[in-house]
Amino acid sequence: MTLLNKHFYLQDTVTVARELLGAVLCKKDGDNILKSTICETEAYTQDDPACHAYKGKTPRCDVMFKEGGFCYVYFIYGMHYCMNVVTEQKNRGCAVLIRSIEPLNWIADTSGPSKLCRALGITKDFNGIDLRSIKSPLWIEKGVSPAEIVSAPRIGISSAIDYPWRFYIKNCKWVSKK
DNA sequence: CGACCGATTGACT
DNA sequence: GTCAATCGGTCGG
Repeated sequence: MTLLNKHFYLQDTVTVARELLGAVLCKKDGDNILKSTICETEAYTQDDPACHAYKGKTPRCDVMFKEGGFCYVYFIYGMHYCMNVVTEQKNRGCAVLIRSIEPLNWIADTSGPSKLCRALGITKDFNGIDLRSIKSPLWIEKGVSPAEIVSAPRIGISSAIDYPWRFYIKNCKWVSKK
């Protein structure tokens, strides 16, 4: 196994969003490790009106201004969590939302950003942890690059100009339906 | 199928 | 006070 390193996360946000497809999200679960392939992502950059960091640093999005490779978790709609991977250099304020994963050695419905957080037990306690370290409760390992990647408009955005910054593995059953 | 709607709470103006 | 990077349920064709 190979951890995705600092160099990987410091790349351009859209590149990281695309290249995270196929990578393996690992979650410590007692003596076990739950492994899942990342199959759908969305990019958010600071100059994007749909990005939480668009208007600058706030208590909620503070973690987005860390160096690439940290975990940004936010609470939404009064009951859901969503998990992001911070990208680029420190203070850039950008991240990649993980929208769906495919469980490899466990079973759950993980087709949706809040569903996967629920299934893995990811809460605000995971906000700010280092995804580049195997000492964390959550980290990401290198996986197999998918055969075909599709890019499409993001989901759930209404008040902003949209970009084709949602990426998913073609024909993956876990990708949230249009 | 698609459209619509309520849940439920913290962050921000 | 308004709204949100969602989800699961209900209702109509």
